[in-house]
Amino acid sequence: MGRSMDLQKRFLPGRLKAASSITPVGNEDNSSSMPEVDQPANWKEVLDGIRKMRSFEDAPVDSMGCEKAGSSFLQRSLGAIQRLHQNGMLAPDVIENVDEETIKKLIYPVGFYTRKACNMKKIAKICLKKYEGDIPSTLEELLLLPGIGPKMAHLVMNVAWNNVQGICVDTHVHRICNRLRWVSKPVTGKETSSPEETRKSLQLWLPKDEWVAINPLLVGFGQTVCTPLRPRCEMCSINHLCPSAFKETSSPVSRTKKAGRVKGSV
DNA sequence: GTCCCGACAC
DNA sequence: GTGTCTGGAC
Repeated sequence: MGRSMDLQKRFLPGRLKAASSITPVGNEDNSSSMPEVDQPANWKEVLDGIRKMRSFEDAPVDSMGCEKAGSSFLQRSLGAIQRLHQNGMLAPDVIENVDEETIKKLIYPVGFYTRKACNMKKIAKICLKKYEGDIPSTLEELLLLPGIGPKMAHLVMNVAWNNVQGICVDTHVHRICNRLRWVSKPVTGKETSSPEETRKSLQLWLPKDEWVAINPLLVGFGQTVCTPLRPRCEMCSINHLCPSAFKETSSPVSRTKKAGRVKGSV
């Protein structure tokens, strides 16, 4: 139906090109004016270094084990979307009528499938009722959808609407920006404690023309090199610019400190 | 056994 | 801020 076509077109490159004339609204135009706070030293060099590392990674497909590539969260997610697509389930009217168990089975590999299947049905219903089968086009309306938080709302604004309201900060962007000391709490200067805090701090100085690119860049980097548990600092080309390099390489025993654990026996 | 992607209830 | 939802990687 026409409705499903509209929704799918939303994510096609052609549409992005057509929508590229839309001027980003929101803050001032960062490309010409000075940032409100000092930019971290060498931030451009750091970003360039990460870009280079990412381009090496993408070159030969066989440089990365197939098992590993196939088991990544991204691969599983893409697989799930493909299966949804093949079953016509990117259209709200189809999603609304299909059995929830069917959706669960299709998205199973991505995890949290019970709640996601439930939210998919709720969102499909809302999109049909309030948005003529399309998705909301403002940040505020996206955030009202069940299961859609700041990370996903900004991602949709960036990718689907080409209307940059903010940076899409996920756990990788959050972690890496703190390791680089690119973000901090306003008064104390300590590291930020949530992705939302990171987003606000990062937006104070990062030029707006990097706001969209930073997410895929740091996500890829965070999955392969700057991993949450044991970052591969030895193979990182910008370790000489990172204040956290080689400081988290020991066994992650400290993370298991969960309140004493003084259970008498055992 | 421990940690993990993000949203949300508590 | 912390637990919960998930199966899987380590």
